[in-house]
Amino acid sequence: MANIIEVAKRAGVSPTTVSRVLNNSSHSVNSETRERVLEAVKTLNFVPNPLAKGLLGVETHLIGVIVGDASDPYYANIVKGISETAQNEGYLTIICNTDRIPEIELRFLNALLHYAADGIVFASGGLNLPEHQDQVQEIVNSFKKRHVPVVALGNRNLNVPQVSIDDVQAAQVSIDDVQAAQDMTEYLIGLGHRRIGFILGPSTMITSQRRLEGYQQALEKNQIAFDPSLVFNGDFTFESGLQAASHFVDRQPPVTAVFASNDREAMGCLFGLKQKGIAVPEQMSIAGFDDIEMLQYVNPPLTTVCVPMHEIGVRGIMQILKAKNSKDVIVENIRLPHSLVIRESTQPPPNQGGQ
Amino acid sequence: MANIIEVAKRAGVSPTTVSRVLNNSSHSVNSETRERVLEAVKTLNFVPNPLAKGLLGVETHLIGVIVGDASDPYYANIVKGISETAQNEGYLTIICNTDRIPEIELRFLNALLHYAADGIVFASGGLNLPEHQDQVQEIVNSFKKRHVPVVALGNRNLNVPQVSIDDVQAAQVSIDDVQAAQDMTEYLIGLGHRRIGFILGPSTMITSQRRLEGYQQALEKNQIAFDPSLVFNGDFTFESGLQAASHFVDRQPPVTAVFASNDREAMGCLFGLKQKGIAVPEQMSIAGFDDIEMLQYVNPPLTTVCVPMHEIGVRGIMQILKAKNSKDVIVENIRLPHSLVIRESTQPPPNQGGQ
DNA sequence: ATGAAAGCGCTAACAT
DNA sequence: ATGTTAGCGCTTTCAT
Repeated sequence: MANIIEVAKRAGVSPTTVSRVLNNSSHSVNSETRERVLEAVKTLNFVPNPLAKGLLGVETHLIGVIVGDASDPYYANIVKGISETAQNEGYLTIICNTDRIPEIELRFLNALLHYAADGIVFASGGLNLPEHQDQVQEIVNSFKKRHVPVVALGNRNLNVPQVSIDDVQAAQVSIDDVQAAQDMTEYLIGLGHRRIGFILGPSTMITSQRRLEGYQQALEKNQIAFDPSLVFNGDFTFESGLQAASHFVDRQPPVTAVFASNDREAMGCLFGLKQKGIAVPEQMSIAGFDDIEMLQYVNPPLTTVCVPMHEIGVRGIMQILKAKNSKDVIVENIRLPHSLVIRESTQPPPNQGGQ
Repeated sequence: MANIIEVAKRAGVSPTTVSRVLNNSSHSVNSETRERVLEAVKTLNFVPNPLAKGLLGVETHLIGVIVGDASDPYYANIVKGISETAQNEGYLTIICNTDRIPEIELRFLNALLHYAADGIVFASGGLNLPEHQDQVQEIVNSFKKRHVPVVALGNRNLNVPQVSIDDVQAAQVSIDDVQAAQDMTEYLIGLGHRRIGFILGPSTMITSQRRLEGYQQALEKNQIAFDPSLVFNGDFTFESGLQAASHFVDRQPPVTAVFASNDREAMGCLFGLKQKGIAVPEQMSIAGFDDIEMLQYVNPPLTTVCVPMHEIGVRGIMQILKAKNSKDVIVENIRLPHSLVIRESTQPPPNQGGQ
């Protein structure tokens, strides 16, 4: 691999000149010289070593994306929005899959810090682990000191108000989870449901709590007593939805609808119910959350909350770019609109009036 | 961020000593000194700069994974196998999503080259573009020169025999696509189908051609004439499957089964058929390829070829690790076994005997 | 308009 | 057992 010195020699100039040509430096360089340099670059197939650049604190045009599980369609969509947009702007995004393991997240963050990433996107919802959070906070601080923009997608606990003036803040892009969960719950209540099961997300995630909150608020608003036995502790997986189905079936008084915190849980519940011979939506309604693509293709197509995942990714990366350009620390909180997607998995309860 | 010099000062030693302690160098260092260094490292929260290390050609414990579309469940599963295994071995994998754009792939490859990745995994099937292939080949050569192991998953055209002694070779891990496609086609033929539609994958991918080959061989073996009008040019997307459905419906003589090159096409076809009121499998059978998880949950559950995606990822990364340890260039071709998963989307044609 | 030299953080070769 | 020095490839002063 050629280095800048070889290029310089071949062009009969100094490395400095090569550097100037390649970085469109403000220093003017003779157009003839420039030609020779460019030619040498081409023939030697020279690509500047970003490692060396990074060591000097120069832009790397690399953006790190931290994600818990990139194979989860939810994140996959967000990540797609991120990479597409970044690419259009000339940035390369490297996806760091933490498998939701705090230690791995930290390792990646450290790597990105040292590799002089030009920006960091937390695509995963935050892990709600105080000690870990502190460590992340610290690294984010380091980024901040280097003026590397950080943005958190979904509801990540990065910009909790702190006392210190060194307060770490990150721009956020998310939907209003509480409101969205409330909307869906109210829709179900409006349909006539009174006994509505809720499948919770993993307790370590902030989003889970928010969605539960919305569910509770809707009940309260409609004077329906909150029954803790109707909340099943899921973990955003298909399997937990399957288990939830067992939990909700044959309850007395009967549960007539289930609201899952994400679509995979909803799908699991749907299949669990089917296995038990419960007709959806005739005997029980099911609603999900996120609106991943495949929901349309199951039978019946699932009602869900549409989260603009792709858009979240796009706006996230735009925040990074904006921050880079303005050279300011931007701490903007963007709330994107959500909507209900009513499909065939929800209808009024079997015997109108409930109970 | 602390650097090695600060640590050295604080411990009252030279940077070299710090380096030796941190890298478990064979150089012996006084256990007392070691303690002091370790303490300084801890208090200063020192993490060695991998950029600087990389510049010196030292191991980075970073492995680059090149993938066309990480949100595709097929790749997602492979990538998962890769990251899990790599993590257990102390390696960090960075996912480079090319969106199947050759230029992006090249950019990533260059970045990885310079960032001194310790290994490269091509998780995508190869792009069959000669000029691009040459450029990739060249970069792979550079990796080889640096003794950075490269492995290609699926059927990537990286180790085409070449004349030069500098012959670029990469280990491969894949299934036998030709045989697998042949197996499925023969299964359909065995069921009594004679007019079997085939949905092709994108023409730029080698895997597509292989699977078509298998389909053709099965026909030939069973003395069924190959009818080009029964091959629909898909591109591995749901939409192309949808279009294929329109293509195959109402043909004379009727098509009684469709074999899609991947599961998403199969799903698209299934839904297209449903929309047109064609019963699956009663009027038409459908078979897919890959065995992505969601196939089980559609109605009817789809028959498909099971590709051990996770295992492919695991074995791929193991090749990398093996090559690193043996310090040899390993060019092993691993063929993993496939199998047919018979579900409910296939059955004998409506009027036995066909035609 | 161009170049020489210093230095980013680290490690390996070479002292001591 | 420990330290000194040089240098990885690049950019950035500071000359010329």
